[in-house]
Amino acid sequence: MIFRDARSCFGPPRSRRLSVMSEETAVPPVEDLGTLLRIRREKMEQLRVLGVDPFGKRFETTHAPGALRDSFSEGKAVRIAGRITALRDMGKSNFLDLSDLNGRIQVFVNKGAIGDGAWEIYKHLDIGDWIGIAGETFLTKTGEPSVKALEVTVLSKSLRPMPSKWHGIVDPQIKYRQRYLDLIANERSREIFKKRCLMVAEIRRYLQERGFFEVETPMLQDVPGGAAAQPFQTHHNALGMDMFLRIAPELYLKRLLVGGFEKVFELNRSFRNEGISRRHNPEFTMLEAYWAYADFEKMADLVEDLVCHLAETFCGGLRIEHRNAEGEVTKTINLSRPWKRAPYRDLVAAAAGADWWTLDAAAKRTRCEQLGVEISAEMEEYEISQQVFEKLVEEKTIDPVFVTHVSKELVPLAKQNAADDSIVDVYELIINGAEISPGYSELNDPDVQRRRLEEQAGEEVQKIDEDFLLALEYGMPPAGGIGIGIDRLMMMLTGAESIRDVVLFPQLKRREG
RNA sequence: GGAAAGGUAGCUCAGUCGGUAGAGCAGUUGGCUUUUAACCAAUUGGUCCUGGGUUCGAAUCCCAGCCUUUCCA
Repeated sequence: MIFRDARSCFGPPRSRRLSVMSEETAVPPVEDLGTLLRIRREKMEQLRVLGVDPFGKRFETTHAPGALRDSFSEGKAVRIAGRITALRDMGKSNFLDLSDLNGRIQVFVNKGAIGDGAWEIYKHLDIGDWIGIAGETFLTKTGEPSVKALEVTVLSKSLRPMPSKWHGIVDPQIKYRQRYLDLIANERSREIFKKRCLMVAEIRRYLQERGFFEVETPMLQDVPGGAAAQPFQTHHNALGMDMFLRIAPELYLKRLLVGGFEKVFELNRSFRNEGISRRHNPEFTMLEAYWAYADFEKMADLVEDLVCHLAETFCGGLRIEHRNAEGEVTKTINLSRPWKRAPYRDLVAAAAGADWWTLDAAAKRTRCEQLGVEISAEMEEYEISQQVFEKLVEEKTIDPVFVTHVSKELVPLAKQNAADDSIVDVYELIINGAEISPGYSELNDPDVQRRRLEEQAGEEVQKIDEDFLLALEYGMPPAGGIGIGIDRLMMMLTGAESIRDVVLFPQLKRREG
């Protein structure tokens, strides 16, 4: 009975689906297509005439193309599958490159070896088609590891031409709107996204190994909390209520601390309805982890260890080199431990003058003018300092720095410092000029938490998550918490200049027409 | 939201002073049974982002719009 409504998973009701399918299967009139497309469709039809299904079926393999080339030995019977990425036609002998995500291997196709019937089918293949090869490994006279084809199986006909074989795809519109073409054409993109998959899996494994439970909390929320950001609004029809996509999972993860989950994490999407830039995508991936009885310094140790572990495992060490299109090193990030830890106020004072924190608001404004830091008239005093921090400290920080003890106004969910209640026990980890990870000693006093949220919310009282405050009244253990911006971490570790280069399908404007 | 740069063949890009729309690769045809950016010969392919305007004539100059990138907010 669980699957009673499963039909909804597969799309609209049946009658409508049929009409949709008939539209999908309708072949566009050939004369409306360009020559390149028409010729490929004709080859597809000719394959059918020869009794071959151009879209294939299950094919058992013994090896993968890239792996076979990496650990090659002669005289082995193999079955491999992949996409044709290059074709060198010598008449009755052809050489083609068969590729997978990890590499390529050369296939030698000879008319005499596969027979006239198979050769006739083979002649209808193009770069971009998926094929299976049964054959035997050998070295050519130039020493190239190769597979001599004995059987060729058509797995899928490609009806459109592939991108340039050595320039790849550079048009950002194609790169981002048709990521599959970017992945086909650009090895660098393949490597970045493979690395991202492996690193995300390793982050999960790392935390699970240390006793953290991965949980899933609501992305559809009644009150969007846990951060200061504009949410996406939506509506639940059956409940007749407006809802929001979460801007952070924090308040739900803390409910789990109340419920007795002492080590939890969530690694998934949050959504912020704000500007799109080199560093911002409206949906982004964040890790949040909470550890009962820990504090922000213990969390800093954890993050430092985790990031170094990822760098050593996947980036060849703790020196991360960023390169430009020409392959020249433009920046080197040194992750050597221990990472610097310094109070926010010391760093601001070092950048803006030792007397910064003794200045009044007017004097701070004057100093900003002298330092070339732009500020607006309506900024509060703590916001002026924050602006100085962002422009003169954050943007100039390449190697990791844990910035500790920021002003309490900036972080309403963190515990105030025991000795100075104007600051909070937190860190902001800065690497590569960007905030990678915040960490707190979590505020667990329900009354203080209410005041701090009310101060932040101002008149917008409806923004306060009463159910979260109720949960705190039942008792939340003291805990350390972290967030890690996974996309920005990936940029730092892979050398990507834009978040769009580490997000498979970044948000772009809808193309009209 | 503001500023700058860009949009030309399937891909990567030229296009001079406003005067017939170009190259490489891909494709097609022919040749070639060990090539690997294969090679040789021939050849097809264009909404020059869109819409106005100036002009005898616009890819090119002007205006508006769309999309992208970068910087700023």
